[in-house]
Amino acid sequence: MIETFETVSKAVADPSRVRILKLLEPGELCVCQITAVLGLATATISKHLAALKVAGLLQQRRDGKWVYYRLADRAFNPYAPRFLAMVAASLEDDPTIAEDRRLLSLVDQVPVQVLCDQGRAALPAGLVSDTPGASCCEGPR
Amino acid sequence: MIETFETVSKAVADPSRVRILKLLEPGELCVCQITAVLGLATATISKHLAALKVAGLLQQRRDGKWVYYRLADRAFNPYAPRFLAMVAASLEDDPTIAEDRRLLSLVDQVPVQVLCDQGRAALPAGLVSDTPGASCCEGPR
DNA sequence: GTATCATTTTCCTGTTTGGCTAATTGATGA
DNA sequence: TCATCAATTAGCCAAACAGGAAAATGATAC
Repeated sequence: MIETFETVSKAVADPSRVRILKLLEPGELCVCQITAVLGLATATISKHLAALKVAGLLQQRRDGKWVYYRLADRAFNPYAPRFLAMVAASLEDDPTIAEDRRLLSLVDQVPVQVLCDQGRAALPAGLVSDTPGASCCEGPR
Repeated sequence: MIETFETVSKAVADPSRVRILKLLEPGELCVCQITAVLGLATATISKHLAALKVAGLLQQRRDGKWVYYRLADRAFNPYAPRFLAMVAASLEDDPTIAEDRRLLSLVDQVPVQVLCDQGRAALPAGLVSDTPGASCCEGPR
């Protein structure tokens, strides 16, 4: 149905959400890891994750205090796999995505414990620019 | 780049624009034909067409007083073909799309001349519901 | 139980967007 | 040259949306 298609396409039609999808390609991440990379408020990330989940693009798993998200493998939205494949095939050479991946490699070195406590401050100084949102959010949207 | 991706995905993330894309799959149509099928104001359609064109999804051709639009075959936006393919592979069984196609078959019987003059009134009575926008636009957006 | 803490939800703000009508554009044809 | 007419642009409004701060959840650990 066209509403179902609309839900997924709207979910994908936002740069922050696309960045999240690209970030999750290698495997699952908890909310505070995603937050550290994207540099947005936790509440904002949480809302984006909810939108992606409703669209059938993500699945959720709780482990103790942390909630892990991953790309959906089982699709209740028939269009979700197509969109996931398209995103996976896109933006491989995008600078914002590259920077997100670089940050992720730093984030991966820090125990979740510490990361949730300190956020970006837990990352080695000098390797993280202060401006949140990396290079994606300049100028008018 | 992620902005380019965003432009296309936003263009696709609207039901009226998806309906236009599906409508153009068989071949080009002029603005007043599209308007007659969708049942929206001409200005609205024109704006949608502009958005799709900017996204690299459509191309334009002028013939006398009429402007014909068709799916883009030459892509200045690298993501456009992927999205077009995805849309083409989707919604084949959607009732709104089916109704649009039925209306299109009626529209195709009427000379563009007459159609631009009279709009939906040029179509055989009884085969067109009064409610514009078919079944796509119910409820809150 | 109770405090802690990651995540979610609620509420607010400024911006974007889809729709309309009215005005403008630009090509046609008398 | 001027009237006509399809299409576009401008201007407006209400709804939707991305973002943040603050309150609410809900699981853990003491």
